Amino acid sequence: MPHNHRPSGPRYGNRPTMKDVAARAGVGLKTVSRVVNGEPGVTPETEKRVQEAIEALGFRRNDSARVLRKGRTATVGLVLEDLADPFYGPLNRAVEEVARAHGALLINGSSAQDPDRERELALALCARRVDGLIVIPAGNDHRYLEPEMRAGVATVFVDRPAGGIDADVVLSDNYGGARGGVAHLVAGGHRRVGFIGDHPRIHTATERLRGYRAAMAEAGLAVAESWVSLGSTEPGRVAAAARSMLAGREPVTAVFAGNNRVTVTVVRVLASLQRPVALVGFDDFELADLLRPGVTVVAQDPAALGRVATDRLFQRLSGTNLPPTRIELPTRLVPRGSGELPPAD
Amino acid sequence: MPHNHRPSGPRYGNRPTMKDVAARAGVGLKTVSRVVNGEPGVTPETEKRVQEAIEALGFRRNDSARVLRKGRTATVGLVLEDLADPFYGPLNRAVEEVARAHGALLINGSSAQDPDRERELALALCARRVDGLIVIPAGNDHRYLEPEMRAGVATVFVDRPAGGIDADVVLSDNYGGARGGVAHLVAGGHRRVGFIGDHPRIHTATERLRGYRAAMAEAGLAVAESWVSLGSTEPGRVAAAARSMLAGREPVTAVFAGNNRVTVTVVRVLASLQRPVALVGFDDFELADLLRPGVTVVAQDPAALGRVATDRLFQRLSGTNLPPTRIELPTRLVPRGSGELPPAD
DNA sequence: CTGAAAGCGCTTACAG
DNA sequence: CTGAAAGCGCTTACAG
Repeated sequence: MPHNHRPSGPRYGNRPTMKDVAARAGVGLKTVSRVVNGEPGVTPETEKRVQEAIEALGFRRNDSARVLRKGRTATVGLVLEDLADPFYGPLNRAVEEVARAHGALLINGSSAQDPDRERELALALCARRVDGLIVIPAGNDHRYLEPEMRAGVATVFVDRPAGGIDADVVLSDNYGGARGGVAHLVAGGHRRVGFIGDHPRIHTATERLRGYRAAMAEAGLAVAESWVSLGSTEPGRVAAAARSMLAGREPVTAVFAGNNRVTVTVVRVLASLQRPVALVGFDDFELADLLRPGVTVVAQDPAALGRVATDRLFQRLSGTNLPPTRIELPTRLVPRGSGELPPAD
Repeated sequence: MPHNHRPSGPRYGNRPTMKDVAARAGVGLKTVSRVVNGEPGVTPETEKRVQEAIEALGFRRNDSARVLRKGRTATVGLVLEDLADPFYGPLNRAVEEVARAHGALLINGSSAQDPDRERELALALCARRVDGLIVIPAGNDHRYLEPEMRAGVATVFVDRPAGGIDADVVLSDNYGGARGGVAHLVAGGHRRVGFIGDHPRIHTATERLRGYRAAMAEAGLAVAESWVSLGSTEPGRVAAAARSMLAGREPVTAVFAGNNRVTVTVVRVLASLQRPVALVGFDDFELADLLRPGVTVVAQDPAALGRVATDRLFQRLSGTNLPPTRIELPTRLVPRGSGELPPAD
């Protein structure tokens, strides 16, 4: 004997379902489904009756149920560092636009640079069965995503490669960009150039440092270790590092800033100085051209990173079975004044 | 006779389900459910068997199915103007953090200031059955959301009130902020103050204009209509408007900029000028203090807007049945130099 | 402590 | 052109 059940769950507020629409229109469930989905094979007359019932009841298809049956959620997940960071705004928007072109919505969230939070968020997105996942890594070990990827979650990493697994990655030419930026300072006559960058566990930080060292070496310039400082991008830390390499017996005459947060802090420090110090920063930022002097930067294209990564994601979703690829986008040196200041020697 | 069906759908790649885990562990479906959800009433021994099966199969609960049965998706939808606009970054992040504290994920998207796209996106989110919706209006008519709200979608508007319906709204004191900013310029000796704002169909634009007019009137100053310009925030339009009111027989000696995009363009125009012109902008922005002169602004707190709105949303979701409320957050005048320049007369 | 049955709201695969 | 049945992968409401 079946139990004498009665519907009890919240039923999403108290929404009408296709069943309700069918009852009101006096048709079968499948006919409602046809009308709702614009499938052919319904008399104009029947369709009208169904449409009226839909209007009268305020029916809206529950995509959450649809998804369960169809097996694809038409949703893309994006894990980035911080939704509030202006660097990720254009990337975020680019991912949205490509997803939208494919009829997909975007669920995103911040890792806050915390590997555990990255993992937690990425796995929550997998539990929601996003079709694809775009991850800007906070951690260095992404083996936790292996089962998900094997189960069919298309995954593309952006800005930094995945750790411990082989996966698509889209990033900027960090090494080449930094090398070019430092070479630009050297070409301007600087022989003592400082480098202030992000924490060494972050891939982009070490790549840019590598570019710095390469440019110095190629110019036959020695690097005093007091000119190099990696660590948190917290303003206090960066300001102290800048002041330290600008003081002493062999002060730097130019600074290469490893990312936009560092650059901004260095600009503040330099503004408080007597002598002019040259500056080139990695990453462009709004108003860089309005400062005096304008800030010379090695610009990435964050929107392109997002666009290329999401294109790749949908390629994977459509069944392309290429080996994991590393796509590197070029950077661009934008001279605006600060990088063209001569050494104050 | 039942049809001889065979599972055929994509089954989310080829993921194991609770049924698979149950079979492997030799237990019932419900026992797996208990273990997965940490419910009591399972022998340590049984639990271990289930855990092993979970590991072996790489099982991850399908929250998408769970949601269908539970009736709540633990998802919040956010419709804003542009994910790439730095103004919305902190708001976006604040919404995320509050949602996260309630165990909910965030689906967001850009309206691109297009009312149709706002509607399309908001309704797509409703179809996904987000528990709540936060909308920064692009359009002026939100009656399309009435059935959804009646059906139980908690909805809070931010930055601008909803059109045509009665709903919660959280916004800044646009009128008071603008009035205070203009009064500040007047107190500095200015008698001819210009106003450049966003399109008049945008609520914040007209409110700020109202504040401007009030401050001028209170100072007994007449407003020449050539000093007022509302329209797109596209740089070309704004620059032309600025140049126009700075030329002529009765040029303004100060400009009040209606939002951050306008402010930035005005700064560029003023930088190309011979004489100093005072400027106060609505909205704070990064590096405003680093420009010369620093840019005086009427600052909103975008993160607070997001936080207060999302708190309200979850209050609604927990059953509070208060009438729709308008919550107005104060603004703050931040003097940095540009607003303290005396008239060049 | 454990599990079989029914159901969440749709779509799929059929049959008429 | 139309619709009844089964099923997507879970949870609910029971019974043992």
